[in-house]
Amino acid sequence: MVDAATPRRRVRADAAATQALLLRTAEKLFAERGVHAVSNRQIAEAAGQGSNSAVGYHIGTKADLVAAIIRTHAVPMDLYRARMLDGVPGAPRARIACVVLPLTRHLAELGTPSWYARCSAQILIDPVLRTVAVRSATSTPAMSRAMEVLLEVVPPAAVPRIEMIGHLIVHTCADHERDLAAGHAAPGSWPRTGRLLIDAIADLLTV
Amino acid sequence: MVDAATPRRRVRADAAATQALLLRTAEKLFAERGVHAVSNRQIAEAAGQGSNSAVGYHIGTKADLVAAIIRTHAVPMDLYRARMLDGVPGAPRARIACVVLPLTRHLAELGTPSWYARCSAQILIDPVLRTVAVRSATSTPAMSRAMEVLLEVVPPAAVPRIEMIGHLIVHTCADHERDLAAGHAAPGSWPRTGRLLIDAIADLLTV
DNA sequence: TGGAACCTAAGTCAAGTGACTGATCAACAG
DNA sequence: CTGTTGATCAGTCACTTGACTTAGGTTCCA
Repeated sequence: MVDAATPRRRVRADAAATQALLLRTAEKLFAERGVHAVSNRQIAEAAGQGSNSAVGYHIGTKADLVAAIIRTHAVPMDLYRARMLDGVPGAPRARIACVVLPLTRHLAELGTPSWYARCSAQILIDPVLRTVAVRSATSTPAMSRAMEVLLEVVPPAAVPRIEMIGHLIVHTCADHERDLAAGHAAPGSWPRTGRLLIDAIADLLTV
Repeated sequence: MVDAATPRRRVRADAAATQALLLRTAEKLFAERGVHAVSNRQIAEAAGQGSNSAVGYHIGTKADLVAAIIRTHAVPMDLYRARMLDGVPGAPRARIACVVLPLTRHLAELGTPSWYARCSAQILIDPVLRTVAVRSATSTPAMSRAMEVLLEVVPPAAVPRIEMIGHLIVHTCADHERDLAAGHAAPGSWPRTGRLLIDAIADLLTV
């Protein structure tokens, strides 16, 4: 039996690197062609893997792949979100910012072109993958805390609009990412998109 | 040569009915499983067609199929939209209504369950199909006139938010359609969704 | 140094897919 | 009545896909 406390470092590192490469490649292809329009073979091939079953070996099914992509990005966003939530002031805009800025900031850090916004927009639309994604992303501790904190300052009349802000954020970011990739938007404009979203959501939730 | 003015009525009628059946079946399967997750064979089979190439014969490729679905629904919506635009008052809400209500009313007329809202949401997200759909729907005469008329009453500061309202409408309707299909929303609640959207967009566009 | 554990390559296989083909059948014009 | 046209059926074919198997090569502990 292998001692779990002393893992093979080098091998494990190579495997982790290959897995990360496959995830990045998949994300790119998903954003460009659509999640279901890309096969695991195409991902492996685009990632320069000789084997046609590299995705199956390192990750698993397409649902596992999607969950892994979502989780990868959720980790740094949640860290930032948790930091923002500590001692967040009572102003609605500050609480809305805890929902919006972790995403726009993360997308800015990914550089141009990025694919995560378009990729996640597609995943959240898919009838079967949306459940996988929601489980991996929306239900993180920081995200549910952020929604809880936000709800405290939303007037009852605006509660039916809560469902709208998710769509607003995800698809506005996907649009902006597409514009950036096509050269139709200026580099470094993610903060502006973040402010645009915060302003819009603030006007939407304060009836 | 066949006289084009005296077509075979019965045969043509049967073909049109089959085509409509295929379109309805495709719409349902697309909404339930995702556009790319459904093959033309599955559509033909679900529509009770003996041939595996019924879709290819009656409609064409998947892009043609999507365009046909969009066009089918765009016709009645555009008729209603054009009627609403005639003598529309200057109030922003009335002009917003010309964008929102033709869709919610059309969805109400489709009955429960309907699939068009979820289907079009998926189509508009797909990187390749979105261009097909936008050409078939957004660029209808009544729709471009409605957007033109709406822009007249949108303050310059709110112009960057124009892009948001499309996402808001499409995905809110898709959500509501899903809720209706799952029994989580009351039948006959489309008008309420329409009002909810008009109110939200009005608050969004009047800064 | 030897051997176990693991990553990668390469090939195989059944199932499913789009495109194509010819056969069958009903409707209609001449 | 008869030949043509068009809708439907049924089958074929090359290709892709996910899953599986086998072999080769590298790392690292004992």
